[in-house]
Amino acid sequence: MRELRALKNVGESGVVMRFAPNPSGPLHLGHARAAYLNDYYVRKYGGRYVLRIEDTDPRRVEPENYQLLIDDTKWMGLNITETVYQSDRFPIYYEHGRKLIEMGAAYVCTCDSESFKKLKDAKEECPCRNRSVEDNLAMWEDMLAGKYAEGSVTVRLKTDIAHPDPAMRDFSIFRVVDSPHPKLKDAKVYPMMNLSVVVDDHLLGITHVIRGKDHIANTKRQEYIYNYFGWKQPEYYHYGRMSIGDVVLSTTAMKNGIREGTYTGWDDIHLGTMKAIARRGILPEAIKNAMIDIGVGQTDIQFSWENLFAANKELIDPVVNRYFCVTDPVKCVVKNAPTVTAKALLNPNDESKGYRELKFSGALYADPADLKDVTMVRFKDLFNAKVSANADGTFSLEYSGESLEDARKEKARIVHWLPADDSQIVKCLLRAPDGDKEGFCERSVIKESGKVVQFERVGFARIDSADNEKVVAYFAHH
RNA sequence: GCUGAUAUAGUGUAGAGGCCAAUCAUGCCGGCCUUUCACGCCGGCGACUCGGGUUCAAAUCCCGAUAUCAGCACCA
Repeated sequence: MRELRALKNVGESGVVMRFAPNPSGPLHLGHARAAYLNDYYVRKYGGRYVLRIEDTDPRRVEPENYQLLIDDTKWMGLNITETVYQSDRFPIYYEHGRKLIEMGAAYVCTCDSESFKKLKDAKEECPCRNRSVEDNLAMWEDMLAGKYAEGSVTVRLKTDIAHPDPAMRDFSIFRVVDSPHPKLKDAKVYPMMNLSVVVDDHLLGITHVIRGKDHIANTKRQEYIYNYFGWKQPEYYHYGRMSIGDVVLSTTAMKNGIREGTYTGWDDIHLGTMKAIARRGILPEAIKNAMIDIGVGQTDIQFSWENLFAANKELIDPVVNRYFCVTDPVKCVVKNAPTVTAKALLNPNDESKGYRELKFSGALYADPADLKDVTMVRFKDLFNAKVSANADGTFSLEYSGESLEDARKEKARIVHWLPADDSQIVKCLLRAPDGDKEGFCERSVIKESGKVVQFERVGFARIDSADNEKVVAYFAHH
C-alpha cells in the first residue's frame, strides 16, 4: 500500500477528522473515497474519527437510513471513535445563529429567492440587509416560534455583497421548513450546512477535512463564519470528481428502481452501494486499498473497476477455496474410462487446506466451449480424453490415459468438469451484472455459503445462498 | 455570465527546476512455472494537452489557448 502525502499542521495529539454523510440513502462508492481517505490519516497520525450524520434537511431524512449508515460504516471497517447526529444539536446551532445576529453579522431576509438572486447578481444589497439588530432578533424569535411560513424568510450571513465570486455573496445560514423531521418534533428553523458544519467542526475540534471539490466554495464561505467567531479553520483538502461507470449511484434512481422492481433492493448488484459491492464478493479492505491508491488529488478521475478487482484478487486469491463450476454444461459419456476418484486441492497455494474428492463413473459435465475445436482435453485432476464433435452439438469422448505428460505433449487444454452424478453436484446459478449463467457446481460449495470461492477457470464468486437444491453465486471478477 | 480548480501511459498514481530519454500499480502482449485462462517469476508495450516566456537547465515556475470539472440553492 502506498504512502499518502503528509498532512499539514499535524499536532502532537494527532488529528481529528470526520466522515459526514447524510441519511438519504445507503453508502456507496462515492462515499467510500471520503470515508477511507479520512480513515487513512486518522490511522496514520492517531486521534479521533467522528462519524457525523448530517440530517439537517428533513425532506432527505428517512429514519431507516440511520441504521443503514451505521451498518455500512461497520462493514467498511472504519475506525470511527464517536458518532454525532446534527439533529441532536439544534440548540447549539440556534445559539450561534443568535450570536451572529447580535453581532450584526447576520440578518433576517424576507426577500423571495428570485429577487434576492437578481440583486445579488448585480452586487446590490437587499433592503433587509440594513435591518436593525433589534428587529432581526425579534424576527429570529418569531422564526423559532413558528410564525413564519416556509420560504417567506431566511437568515443570511453578511459577507461581501460585491464579492467577485457570486457564490460568496450573503449566503443563507438558516431557513424555515414545514416538513416534519423524524427525529425532531417541533423544529421549524433548520440550519444550512455552512452554519452547522462550521459550528460542529469547531466544537468537535476537527483539525483536518478531506472532502470533494464540490465543497471548495463552501470552504471559502465558511471562512466568514470562522472569522466572525474568531475561530481557527481546519486544514482542508479537496479531491476531484470521480466518475463511476457501469453502476447506479443516484439515490433517486436507486429508490425508483427498487420501488418499480427494476432492482431487488439496496444490494442489487447493478447498484454502486457498499451492500451491492459486498454482495459481489468484494472485501472492504479492497475498496480501502483502491481508494488510498487513488488518493487526494484534485484531478477529475474515472473510477476503475479493473483496479478494484485487482486489489480484491490480491486479498482473496491466496486464501479462497477452489471448486469446479460448469456453466452451460453438456453431458458427456467417456468411452472406455475407468471409474476413478479425482483429488483436487482446495487451494494450490496452501496444501494444508486439503482437497476435495470427485468420483467419476462413466459420465461427466463439461463446458462445450472447452471441447469445441479440440481433439484432446485433460480433465483437471482426472484423465485425458479424445474429443470429437457430433453434428447435433454433443461430443464423443474417449478415455486416453491419465498421463499428464501425454496431455502436455499433445498441448491438450486442462479443463474443469463435474461428475454427472446428482449426489456430488448441485445446480448453480452464477449471477453477474451483465447476465446470469446456469450450470452445476460441486456439492461441497454449499458449505461455503456467504464466502467467496474461486470457480476454477471461471473466476471468483461469492456464494450468496445455498441449499441442497441450488447454489446462487455472484460473480466477482476473474 | 461570474468565480475557482485541474490537465503525466487504456485506468489510477509518483514526480514540488537539474538525479526524468519520467515512478509504481493495474491493463495488454510474450516467455517461464504450474494438473485453473488463478497465483508467482522474467521480459515487453504504453504518457508529461498545446503555444509562448523565465532559466545555463522546466513534467516541474509564469502567461495565454484548449479541454474537463466544481460553485454561484431558503440541498449536503
